[in-house]
Amino acid sequence: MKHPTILDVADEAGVSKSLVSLVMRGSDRVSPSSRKAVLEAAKRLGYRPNAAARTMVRQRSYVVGVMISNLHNPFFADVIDGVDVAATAAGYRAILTTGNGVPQRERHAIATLLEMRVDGLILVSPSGRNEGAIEASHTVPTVVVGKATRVSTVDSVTNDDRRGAEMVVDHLVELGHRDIAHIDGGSGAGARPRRTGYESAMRSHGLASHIRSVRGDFTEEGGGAGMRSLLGEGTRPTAVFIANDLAAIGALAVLDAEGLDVPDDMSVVGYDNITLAAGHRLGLTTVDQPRHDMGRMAAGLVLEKIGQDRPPSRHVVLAPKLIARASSGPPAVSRPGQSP
Amino acid sequence: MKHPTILDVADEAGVSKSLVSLVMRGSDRVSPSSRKAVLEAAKRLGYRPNAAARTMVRQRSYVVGVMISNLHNPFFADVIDGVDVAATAAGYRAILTTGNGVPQRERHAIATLLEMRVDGLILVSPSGRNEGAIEASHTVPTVVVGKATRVSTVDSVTNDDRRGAEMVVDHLVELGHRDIAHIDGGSGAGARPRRTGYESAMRSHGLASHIRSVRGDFTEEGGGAGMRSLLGEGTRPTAVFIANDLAAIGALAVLDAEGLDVPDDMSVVGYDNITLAAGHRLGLTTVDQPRHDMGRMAAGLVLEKIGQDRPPSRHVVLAPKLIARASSGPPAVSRPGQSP
DNA sequence: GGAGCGCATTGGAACGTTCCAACAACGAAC
DNA sequence: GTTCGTTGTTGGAACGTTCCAATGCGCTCC
Repeated sequence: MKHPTILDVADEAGVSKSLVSLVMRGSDRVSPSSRKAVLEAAKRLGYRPNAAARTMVRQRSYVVGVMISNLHNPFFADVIDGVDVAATAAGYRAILTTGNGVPQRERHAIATLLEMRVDGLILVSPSGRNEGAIEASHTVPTVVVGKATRVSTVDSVTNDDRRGAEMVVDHLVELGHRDIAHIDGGSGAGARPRRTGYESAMRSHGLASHIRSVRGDFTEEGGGAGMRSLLGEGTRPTAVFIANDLAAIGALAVLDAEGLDVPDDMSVVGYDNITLAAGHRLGLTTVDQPRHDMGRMAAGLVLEKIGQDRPPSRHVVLAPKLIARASSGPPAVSRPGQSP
Repeated sequence: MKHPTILDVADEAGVSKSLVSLVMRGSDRVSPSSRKAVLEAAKRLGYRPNAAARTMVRQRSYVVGVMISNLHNPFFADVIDGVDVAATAAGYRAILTTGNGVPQRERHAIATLLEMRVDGLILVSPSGRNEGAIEASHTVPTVVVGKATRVSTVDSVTNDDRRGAEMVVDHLVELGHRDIAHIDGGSGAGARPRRTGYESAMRSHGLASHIRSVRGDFTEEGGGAGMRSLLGEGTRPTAVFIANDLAAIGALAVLDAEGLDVPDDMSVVGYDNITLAAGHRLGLTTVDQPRHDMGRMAAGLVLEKIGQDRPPSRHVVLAPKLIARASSGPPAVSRPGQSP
């Protein structure tokens, strides 16, 4: 139950600790016979290098830390996968912590990573204000994914949420909708620009008076609750743009329970293009973000900065892409007094 | 960009490093004035304790490591949440790594945690054989979640997969089905007992000749592929039990694309009761596992073992629960020559 | 007024690595 | 036959903490 150290291996193999260290790091300045002896001794003892000790002396951990706000959103799985692939390719390892969308727990999750002296930090859709990222960025290269930041010490990788939201509204207007509501993402990452995009697109289509946002969040429950409050108040919109797919799925369940048809009674559009949105019995119209690439790019940005002194911050903004599926269609009844 | 150490803080506050250490650990044997001076100095310098150094000298990291086979399955998010809650409550922190269902990457993910000297290891649905767990368990308390193990050095927390599968078959038989197929979970954790349970229940209902298993896995794609191959071969079963909900959702999408109605043309039952299964437009009949509790218990088992010498291994098996929803119903046409 | 006590504070050792300068052994070169 | 270089190997220092035994100091008590 006790871990053997490099010294135990050295004794067992009858060489010095330094030589064991060389072998373990794959040096080629070691004679074949010593190498063999060391490797066999290590195997016999079940030796495993101690990362803490290595981190101390090398002043580098070769680990990138990833804080994911919410593991329940399958959107993040692909981002993480991208990070993992890029980090591994560069000889780094990735470890994750999660704060479950609770700002205070997210801070704790970030602190854990920083105390472990990760060489780079990736924050995936952190909720709340940006202090966590800013503070972290003073000691370690930091990149935020999924949430725009203007901070000069923090990198970011996002899609153009505002533009994506506009595309959704354009799409719905093109289908003939005017009464388009929005269930927002609360304080979630990217929720703000999506709402702003919705509002500005509505205005530019001359639909300012139809702007209607209700509060939601990035979860199924949030989407369901948002839909319920939308249905509770006055006239029912003919279409609704929901801040992300997970919430849209929650909202769809509510519509179904109410016996309303999609898209005939209401068109529904989400955001993220999670695979479940495509697989969902009725395909969900949504906006695609290149998740895997976002993860890869985030890792790339962070790794590039490691060891640099005062690197400039970079902000990558990717283009969103509308994916039209069956959940959006023309409104069932066109209103009287309207051009065809 | 360079991290201040406890010595920097000591200089800044005009005290010794030992005193700074005491303050940082919240000792009460420190005078209020020194405490204040130290805390202020630490804040000024942006001091953050170095976990690697602490781990070295304490010979304990106060971290539990969690390896998740596949982040795409929302099932795991709740397990992790349970782990996180229990670990935090006990003064530990949880960090995660993932192997994305690829055995070799899973081994790497486990190695990363072991090198970091986690005090406990939780493997969530590891795929492949159990060597990873067994090897790890020699140096650190290890528990496997979601996959039964007989190994005497490894704890496990599972639900009774076999029993759950039997309940599914019982349910379908009760509805009047005889031609019940199974799309399995391939080499995924728990796939084997679920298939065994399906087969044994079929036999005990006198339906041995109707046993039909096709290969799938625990992903949407796997479920979809399984369903396609099922539809491709001969007579269509009236019901199908799919190894998990994610795969079931993939299968439902295929059925939908083929224009087949659920449950009229085919009843579909999954496993796991992920929230998306409930929210899915058509509620999915499934088997519930107490995910959050499983995570909590796993953390509990591991934490209890820390510091013990040769603790006995424990295997917790929880009872599954059938959740009947709209995706299962009586077969549309009862066969000729059958009792009503 | 000296002994004894309790309390706040301190320096040194230890944890398991990596890095570096130094060393032994040996053959090549003049 | 001394010098030089190369190759393989080595011990000590350092990394940032915690722990422990020891220290100094002010009080109480007789």
